[in-house]
Amino acid sequence: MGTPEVASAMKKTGRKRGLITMRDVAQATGFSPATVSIVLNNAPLARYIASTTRQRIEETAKRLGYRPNAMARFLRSKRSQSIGVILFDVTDPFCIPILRGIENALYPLAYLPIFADAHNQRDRFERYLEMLLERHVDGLIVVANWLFVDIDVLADLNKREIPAATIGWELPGKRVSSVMVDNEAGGRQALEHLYQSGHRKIAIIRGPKRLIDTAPRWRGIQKFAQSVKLEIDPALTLQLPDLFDATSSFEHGYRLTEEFLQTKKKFTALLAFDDLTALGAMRALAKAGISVPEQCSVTGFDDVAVSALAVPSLTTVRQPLEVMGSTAVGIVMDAIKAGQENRDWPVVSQKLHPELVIRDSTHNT
Amino acid sequence: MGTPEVASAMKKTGRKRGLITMRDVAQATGFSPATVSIVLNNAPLARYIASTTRQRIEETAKRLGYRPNAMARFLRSKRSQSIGVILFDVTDPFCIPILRGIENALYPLAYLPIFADAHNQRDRFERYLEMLLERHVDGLIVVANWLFVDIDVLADLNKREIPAATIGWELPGKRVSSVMVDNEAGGRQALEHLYQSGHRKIAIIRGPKRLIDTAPRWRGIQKFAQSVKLEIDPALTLQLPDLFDATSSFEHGYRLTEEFLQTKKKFTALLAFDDLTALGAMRALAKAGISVPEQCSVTGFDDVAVSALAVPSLTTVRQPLEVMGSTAVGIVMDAIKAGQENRDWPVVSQKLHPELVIRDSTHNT
DNA sequence: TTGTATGCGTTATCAA
DNA sequence: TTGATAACGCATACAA
Repeated sequence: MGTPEVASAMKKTGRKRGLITMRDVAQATGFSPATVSIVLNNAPLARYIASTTRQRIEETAKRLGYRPNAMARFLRSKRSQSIGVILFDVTDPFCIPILRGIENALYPLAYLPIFADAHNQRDRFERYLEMLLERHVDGLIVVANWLFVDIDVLADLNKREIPAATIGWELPGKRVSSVMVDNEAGGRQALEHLYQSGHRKIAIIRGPKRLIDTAPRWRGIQKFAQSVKLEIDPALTLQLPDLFDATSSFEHGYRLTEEFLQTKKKFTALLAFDDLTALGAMRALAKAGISVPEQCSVTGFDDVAVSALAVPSLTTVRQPLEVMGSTAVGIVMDAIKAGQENRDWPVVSQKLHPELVIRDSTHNT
Repeated sequence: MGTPEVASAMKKTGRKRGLITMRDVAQATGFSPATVSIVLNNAPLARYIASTTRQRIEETAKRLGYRPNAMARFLRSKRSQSIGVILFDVTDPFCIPILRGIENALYPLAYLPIFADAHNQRDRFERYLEMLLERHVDGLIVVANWLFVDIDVLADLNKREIPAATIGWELPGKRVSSVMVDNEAGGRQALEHLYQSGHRKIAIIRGPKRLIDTAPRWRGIQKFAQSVKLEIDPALTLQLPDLFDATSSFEHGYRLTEEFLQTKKKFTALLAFDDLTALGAMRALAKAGISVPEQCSVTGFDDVAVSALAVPSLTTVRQPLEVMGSTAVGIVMDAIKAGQENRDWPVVSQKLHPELVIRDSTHNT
């Protein structure tokens, strides 16, 4: 029934098939495009439109299969209803819950994320940033965890063009909003758990020097150790190297644990910088015939999805990754609203609390 | 130096800060917007532009910080340089390498993926589909693995509006392009590996009935069994239920393995429907004090990222997930080109070969 | 070699 | 209660 009319509507304007515009609806109903617009958007003026008119238009729009053209709308309104999301590496399990949190917070707002994955490469990050700016995304969320991106550009952006927020990383000087976990508290929680389980000889794998999380986690560890007069043996402390890709920490967790074992120093627990490091450590321990947790407890950090599936499941310090994603969305959306109302928006730095998740990889000594 | 000029350029047109348009560049150089457009896009006519002019324009554009407005360009050209990507669930590790593959293939084409996550919900899928259509994405890639989405809409779309491809799922009747792994070959490979390792008592966890992969994998298993006269004990065959979310197969792998153990039937190997099922099985075996692979070999399917990290690492049938993503991009891009040239585009069904990856969870008996 | 004019589909302002 | 018109920023056909 509808099809012939659609065809004729399209013929009249000579447009490519499948593209019904407001004008087509206007012609089909006999009203003007302006009226159609008002009705279909339920604009304020719609109050004054005769209800018969309204019905005619709505019904016709549906019958013709009219679909608003977001491009045109965006051009007019200067809002793209899109948020650019740049991840340092999708392949890193850390990113996934964050991405989910972002998407989930955007959904009810009818915003869509435009997805960019930097592959841990600086030039790729910059290229994507440029592409997103050309698309005039309304806001920007950057999930970063490594340093070699000089994200100073973001600070500028945030001040003069579009609202931005970073997750898992922050710019010195509070010039861009950020969402982070309280790393110091987390470091403390991990060590405290091991200590309270009776461990005194604890091997520690620290994070890579240049990673922003490394120092505060270590500080949390040291502070707790001091507070209970626990001695941290330097010979049982190693540091991950500064190389990055999604599984490098697994491999290095494995290697560093082998190093620990070679020293013949006794330890009854191992505190790893993050979950993948911990899993690597667990493999090395298994290979050496050391059972976890009976002979050695292991803790991680992040509570990445795999940690719950490992055998034994991993005790870890949970980052509220999904919440971090949605929090960033909240910050950016507030800023967008401010921008629309021509107000300045604040730089906000959220620090969320980590949570100790006790599973099967730790054990009383 | 540049800033005051920027300010004045903006003042003249009264536009909001940070938005330099072609007209601004035109005014600043004294040329017309058309010339500016031709130069900055390196359009065919750029050949005829005086090189001094060209330089002036390019230099000025840079100095003013001109950035093309993709919205406007898209509206004009009717191409959004975007691909809609709908995943059934980002949280499922299966999706991640596919997403990476899609993004990676799109990057050199200056296309950007618009990200949608259906959360395994049909209404969410439909809503996202509608949003993507309104944005006039040039193409659509749907990563689906479950049935409750009646993706017949896709067939229509593909024929009349935008090129589409599915990954990991296919519509009956070849009405939409799809990229799949050869499940039958994969099922065969898994069983063949166990058989050749000497296993004869093999427990099997089949996939959920409604999942499209289930039947062909099972067929591959049966055919191989017949070919070597291996008897498959029905008492050692269980099926995953039809409930879906990212970790349900892990849990059910665990439970079904416990069921196997309760029957007291002996088996020296377990062939699981997918990797998460296998990991669940491994946990159940560990809990029962059965060591993998010494007392029981285990195989998975997919080669999801965690499988390499598990202890012991999992032998599995690898789906070339990243390649599947890039293949889908290839199909869709070809169709887009065809559409632009007003040709019809074919429906293509790619079936990629799985690859057996032997790790530590299997062992000769 | 460059400029003018027009239109992509919407929406907002103003007029009727 | 509705319609005419202009403009968003860009790219093209055509004119000069």
